Amino acid sequence: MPELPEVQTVIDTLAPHVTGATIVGVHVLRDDYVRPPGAPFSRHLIGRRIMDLRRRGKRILLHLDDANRLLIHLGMTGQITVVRGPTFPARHTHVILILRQQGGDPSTFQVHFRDPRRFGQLCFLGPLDGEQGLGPEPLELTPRKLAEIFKGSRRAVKAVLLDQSRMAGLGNIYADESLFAAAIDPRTPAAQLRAAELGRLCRTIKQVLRKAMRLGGSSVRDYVDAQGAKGSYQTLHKVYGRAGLPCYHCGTELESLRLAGRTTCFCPKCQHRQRMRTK
DNA sequence: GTCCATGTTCTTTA
DNA sequence: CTAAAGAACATGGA
Repeated sequence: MPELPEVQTVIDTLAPHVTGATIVGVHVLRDDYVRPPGAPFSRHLIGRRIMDLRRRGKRILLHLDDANRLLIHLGMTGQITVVRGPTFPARHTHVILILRQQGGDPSTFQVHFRDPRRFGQLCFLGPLDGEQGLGPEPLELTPRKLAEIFKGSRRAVKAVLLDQSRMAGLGNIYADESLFAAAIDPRTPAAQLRAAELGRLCRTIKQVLRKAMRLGGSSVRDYVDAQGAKGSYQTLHKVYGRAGLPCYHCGTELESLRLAGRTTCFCPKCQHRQRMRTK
């Protein structure tokens, strides 16, 4: 569920509630969903105050007042929701934080981490633990950076866009949508893209992500933000999930194929690969 | 029962 | 050696 726009939306809707709050309780309902597993995880968090929330790629980083951090991966189906009042946790809720805001309201509230498929994880990071191995942020892209990312790669451009070590934040939805908007065939070997195409792709990646963030992300299945609200960018998808339907631009039937293990939807006409330059 | 799913990582194959 | 493909993880929905 979470690509960059969804992760950023979760942060934006969560931050007003938890920033400045103190963690007064931690319920780990499933030991192997947290790192380190079980009780040691809770001990690290109890009593800490949440200072800041940040995003790096698809990851959420919760900065604590002791310079340690809590790293949150939402995996494929992770949800973080703010819950007030007595509420029985929904099925597949693995961790609950009990929080209290400083000052005013002395009552506690809860943050529930739910993840049916359990591809996500909550990981406590000490000061020496960095998140290395992530490529640059898509929103800070330049055509030059994109050329560097693609340099020497004969892999399909779509596969490179999904590779978090090359660029951190795009997933299957936004890779397909960005490539369509840039009129680039997803199978094109990355290093073969010409300057004009790099320029277009750089622009469409940022446009697509920004628009998706404005609309609160894509709720294709069960994605919701921290207040339980769905996003609406799915209504603007041009190709994702539309194989077999007519292209909005030219009417041609959209096709799907498998790239990097993921279903890839594209318009064979709008995204027709240019004839290779003769060398 | 079958296939597919917004992700990542490890293993196998070429 | 590198890169690409495949499998694995776990659950639910069509």
